[in-house]
This record gives sequence, structure tokens and C-alpha cells, in this order.
Amino acid sequence: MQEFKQIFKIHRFLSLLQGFSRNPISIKSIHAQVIASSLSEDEFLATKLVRSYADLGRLGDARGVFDGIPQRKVSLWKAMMGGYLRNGKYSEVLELYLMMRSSGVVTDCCICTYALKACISASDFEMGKQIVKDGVGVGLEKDCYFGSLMICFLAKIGDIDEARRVFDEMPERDVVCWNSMIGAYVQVGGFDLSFGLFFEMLQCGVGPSPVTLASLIQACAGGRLELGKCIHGFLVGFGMGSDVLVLTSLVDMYGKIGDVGSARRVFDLMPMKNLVSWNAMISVYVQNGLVPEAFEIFCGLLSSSGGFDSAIVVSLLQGCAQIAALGFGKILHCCALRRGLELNLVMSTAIVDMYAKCGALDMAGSVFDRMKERNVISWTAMLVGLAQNGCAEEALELFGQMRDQGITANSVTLVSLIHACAHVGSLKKGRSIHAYLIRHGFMLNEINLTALLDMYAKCGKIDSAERVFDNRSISKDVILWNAMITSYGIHGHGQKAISVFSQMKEEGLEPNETTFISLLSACSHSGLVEEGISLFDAMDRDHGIRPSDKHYACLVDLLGRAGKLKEAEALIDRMPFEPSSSVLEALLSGCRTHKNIDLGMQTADRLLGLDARNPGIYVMLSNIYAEGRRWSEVDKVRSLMKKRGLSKTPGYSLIEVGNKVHAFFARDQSHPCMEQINQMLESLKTQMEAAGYIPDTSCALHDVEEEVKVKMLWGHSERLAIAFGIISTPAGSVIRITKNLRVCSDCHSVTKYISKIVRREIVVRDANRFHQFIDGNCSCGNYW
DNA sequence: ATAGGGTTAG
Repeated sequence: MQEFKQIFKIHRFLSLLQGFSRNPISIKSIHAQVIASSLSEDEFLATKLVRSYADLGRLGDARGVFDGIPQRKVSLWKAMMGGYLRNGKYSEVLELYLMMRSSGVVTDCCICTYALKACISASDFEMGKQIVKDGVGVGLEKDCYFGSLMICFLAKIGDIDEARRVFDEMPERDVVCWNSMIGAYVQVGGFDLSFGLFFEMLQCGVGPSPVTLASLIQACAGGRLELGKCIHGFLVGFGMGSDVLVLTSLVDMYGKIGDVGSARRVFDLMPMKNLVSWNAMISVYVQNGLVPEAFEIFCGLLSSSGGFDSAIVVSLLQGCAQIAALGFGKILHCCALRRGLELNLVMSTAIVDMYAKCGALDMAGSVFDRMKERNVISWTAMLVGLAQNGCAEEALELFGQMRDQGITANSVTLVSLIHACAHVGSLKKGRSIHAYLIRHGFMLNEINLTALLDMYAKCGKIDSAERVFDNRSISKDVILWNAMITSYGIHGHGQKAISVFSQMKEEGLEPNETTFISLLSACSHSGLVEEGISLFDAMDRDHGIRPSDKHYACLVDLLGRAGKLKEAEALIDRMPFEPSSSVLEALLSGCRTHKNIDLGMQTADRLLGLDARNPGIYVMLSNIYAEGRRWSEVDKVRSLMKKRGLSKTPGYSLIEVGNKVHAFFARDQSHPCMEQINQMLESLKTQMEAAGYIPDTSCALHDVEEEVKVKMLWGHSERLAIAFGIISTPAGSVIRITKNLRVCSDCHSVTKYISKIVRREIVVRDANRFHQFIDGNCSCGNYW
């Protein structure tokens, strides 16, 4: 009788749990009653409770119930692991899997499937291999479910042959097996193989499911627009003309190919849309650089149904990152906070990336610090943020922390570090990362090679950059070619830049906007006026690229630098649109170099009317007014700068000595070796004066006495860095300096003297280009 | 189905 009562109670609770599974408060109270009825160790009820709690996302409560059962049957393990899996808690799934294995409970197919799914989602390949081994040990590779998942996993780790073997040896194949193998081929880029298998499948009499077509459409997104359109046409024939999954894949495919219009047409004609479809359309716009349109779709979603999910927020965050829309980004962050999604791994990574790309490093850092869980991607997002905002030292330091926490870098991480090394001119660290790439067998693709080439060039090693470029094992894309052109440009090898451009055309590559920016600036630095003009003319005529204001700025710079100020002025008058501040700035710079005070001040007056955000412009403005002795304008510029919330960028120089990049600011006396540095500077000064050096005080920006001006010149950061280089590196070795601003003409002549006095090659990278000082001469030929 | 990487004037 007693027993019967218990069973009755259990059934009542089970049906209660069934009925109230959507309501957390009811579940709690049912749970309480279960405990009160001394039924808390009942296996059935516990399993049901775990499932109910997990479905509500209350994994802690679920785990409490789970832990309260000493003798667990497979169904309970299944409920708990399934709960973790559906909530994205992959490491917990795997933890339970290991616990279960060591406690000797016999696993079944479902358990192994859950565990392998977790490995795939969390990209935990080592664990995945272990689970595959366990599964194969009990013959699960012949099972449709586990076998299909194995195929996916093997494709993910790149072992496509093994995946095919598993597929071939399956005794029975349902549509899911076929889909997995087709999907596997799509993943490794086996376009023809995936279609071949599709036709084989039809011949075997297995009809495609929406997943099949979605995979094939995804395969077409790699660039087979025509075939994609064909499939689009055949959809109705397969009875999937209105399937949400298939149509969403089509939207995605058109977007990846860049046909935004078709994507939008498919989207608009979808009879049913789910959140994934809305998100697909939003990310089509984001990925094609049409961020405002993405937000428009989002507004459409809000007014049509009102709901959205975290994936949509993530896509919009990407959009904000792209256009540096900090305001919108903050709103989305709040949105995530309100929904308790800030700590979600993908979401928080997207938030970190958004803040970093908007230049809000403090915000990025604080979100990053709060993250409970971080993977390579989140670390990389933070590293990229630091690297791109000029905090290369911090990036390298963070990389150390990342390694201390046992996170293994991948090629994306390394590329961002190479970028950071390029920024601060850290040749040693850059080289060591190059070695790391090779040692760990990373594929040297276009992206890695571009980063390396750029790093070597920016660290002054143009020969190493050339060697990277000469790698014949890969097909070079336009960005890699551009990087080589840029490198020659900043090293003052204009002719070589042009000949690389010819080679590039011979190999059938189409130049883009950036190519011409690099080319024109290369011509500018080498004084190749005729060549620059003819390249500019060829842009639209031969390549259909309309010159943008950046191109005009380059050409004005080219003419101005060569002293052809009249021509530069005429070019600006001929421009088809209003000159931007950068175009006028280029003209102003030419005026300053060639001491054309009148045109300079005229240009300065025009510039003042524009709301320029670059502090460098104001510095140059006040310079030109100072040279024209218009002191009231000098004051005006200073106050205008303040009013617009801008301040002069402090000049600094960097030098890598030992394992450290040392930074010197102007008049900086904080370096531990300062006493020796000052002694060295004194001695150099004396020797230079004996050799005929006379300071050029027009470089000192203030209206002060001559003597004070000279003193200020000797505080310029590059002199401090060079002096430190002389005392801390072996005699005769090259001294490499990186400076954030342009070198002033006095520092330029001082460095020439120093190179002769100490018999050292001194390589200075300033904001624009390289100067290689040898025996009293500079590679720029005083033209910079 | 959703997160991270290479070139760009002064």
C-alpha cells in the first residue's frame, strides 16, 4: 500500500512537471514538494527535474538535483549533458563525459553523440579524437547518428579521406548521413565532390532534405554564382520553394558573393521568416559594408515582431565595429546587459571587438576582464584591439599572459602580433613570430605573408620583405602586391614600386583603390612627377577606378613636394568635388616645404573653415602663420584646437634594444640611462659644431628666444633614442629608430652628422617613410 | 547561424 502511494505521488509530480515546464517558479515549488515527500532520490523525478531546469537555463539548479543522486543511470547523465549542450556549456558536457567514463558507467550512443557535438562546437579537437576512439571501440561508427557526427568532426579537423571511409563503410545511410558527407566536402572546399555526391544520392533514391540544399547553396557561396542561381531556380521542383532554411541560405549566398540586391529580393519574398533569416539579411548588409541598411532591417524586425536574439545583436555589433559607431555600439552593449547576455562568450567577444575597433580600449579592456570564459578568439580580439590602436607593447605583454593561461595561439593571433611588431618596429620579436609560424607548421597563406612582408618592410628590412614576396608556392592576391608596392614606396624606391605594378598587371591582377594610393605616394617620395601624373590619369581610363579625395591628396602631395605648387592649386580647382581637409593639408605641406608663405596662409585660411580632426593639421597651420609672423592667427589656431577638443600628438621615438622596445618622448628624462644619454648628446653636439653644424631653429614651434629654441631641438625624441642606441649596442651595428611623427629638418641634418661621427648606419622610420643615414648622407636625398 | 587576422595619403 505504502509503495503504491509513492508511485502515485511520483506520477503526480511527473505530470505536474510536464504541465508547468515553462514556469521557473512552479518548477521550484514542485521541486520543494518532491524533497518534502522524501522523493528527492527518485531517479525518474530527478531526470525530469534536471531536464526542466536545464530547459529554463537554470543549470545550477539542474546540477544540484543531478549531484543529489548517488547511483546515476544513463538517462540521468543524458538529461544533464543534454542540458549543458543546449545551453552552450561545452566544457561542462565534456567534464561529465570524463566523470562518467571513469566511474565505469557504460556509455551509449546518445552520450557519445552529445560529447562529440560539444567537441565540435568548442573546437576541442584533442578531446574529440578521444571520443571518436571511444565510439569506434564500441562499434558506433556504423550508427547513423554517431557516424554522421564523426564525418562532420573529421571534416573539421581536415581528415576528409577518413570521413569518406566512415561514410563508405556505413551499412545503412539515411539522408542525414548523405548530408553530413556533402557538408564535409563543402567545408573543405571540395566543390565538385559535394555536387558529385549529391547526384549519387539522387541515384540511390534518397531525396534531398532542406539541409542538403542549404549545404549545396553554401558551397556556391564560394564564388559559383551561376550554379547558385540554378539551384535557386530548381527549388520549387524539389518542393522547397518556400523552405525557411533553404531561402535563408540563399540570402546568405547572394550576400557572400556580393549580390546584395538578389539577397534582398529573396528575403523580401520569403513567405515565412525566422530570426535566423532576419539575421542573415542583417549580416549580408554588414559584410558588404552597408551598415546603415543593416540597422534599417533591424528596425523592420522590431516593428514587425518585436523580438530579436543574441546572434542579431552580435551582427549589429560587427557593423558598429566596422564603421566605428561607438554610440550605437554602447546601446547594443546595454541591450546585452539587460538580457544578461554580456557574459556569453560570443557576445562578449563581439562587444570587446566593437569597443576596440571604436578606439575605446578602456571599455574593451573592462569587458574583457569581466569575461568568465575566454578562448583564443576572445584573446585575439583584445590583442587586435591593442595592436590596431598603437599599443603594440601591451599587445605583446597580453600575448604572454595568454600563453601563461595555456591558450594556444593560432595564425589569426600571430598575424595580429606581427602587425603589432610592425607598428613599433620590433624586428626581433617579429622575426621570432615568423620562426614560430614555421616551427608550428602554419600554412603561409596570403594573409600571413602580407603581415610578414609588411612587418619586415616597416622594420627597415626591405630585403627580407622581398624574400617573403618571392615565395612562389602561393598565388598572390592584390593585397599582397599592394603591400610590396607600399614597402618600396616608404623605402624611397619609386621605380621599383612602378615595376612591381607592371608585373602585377602582367600576371592578370586588377589593381584597386589602395594600389593607386600606394603607387602615388611611392612616386611622391621619389620625386617621380611625370610617372605619378600618368598613373593618376590611367586610374579611371584603364582600370575604371574614380580617383577619390585620398588619391587627389596624394597627387597634390606629389606636386607640392616637387615644388609645383601652381599645378597643385590648379588640380584642386579642377577636382569634381569639394577638396577635403586632407587635400588642402597636402597643399599646405608643399607650401611649407618650399616656403611659399602667401599660398600657405591662403590655404590655411581655407583649412580653418573645415572641421579637421587631425591635430597635425593645426600644428602645421600654426607653423605657417608663425612663419608669416601672423601671431594673432597662431593664437587663434591654438584656441580653435582646444575648442574642438584636440591636443597635439606628443612625439615619441622607439628603439629595440635587448628584449625590450624603449620609448622616448620629447624632453623625456625618465630613462634609467639618462645620464649617459645626456653625456653622449653633449659630446656629439661638440663634435658636430666643430664640423660646421648650425641649428635650424625654424623647426622649433614656439615664439621664444633663439637659445631656448636650440635647447628644445635637443630635446627631440629621436636624438634621445639615437644617443641611447649608440651607448647600448655594439660599435658598428645598425641603429633602427621608429618615430610616430615626421622628422624635422634639423633632426634630419643632425642625424646625418651623427652617422658620420660614430660611423654607424642609422635607419629612421618616421610617420611617412624611411631615412637611411650612412656616412653623412640620407637615402631620401633630402627630399621628404 | 552568430565572435578574431594582411595592404591605404599627410
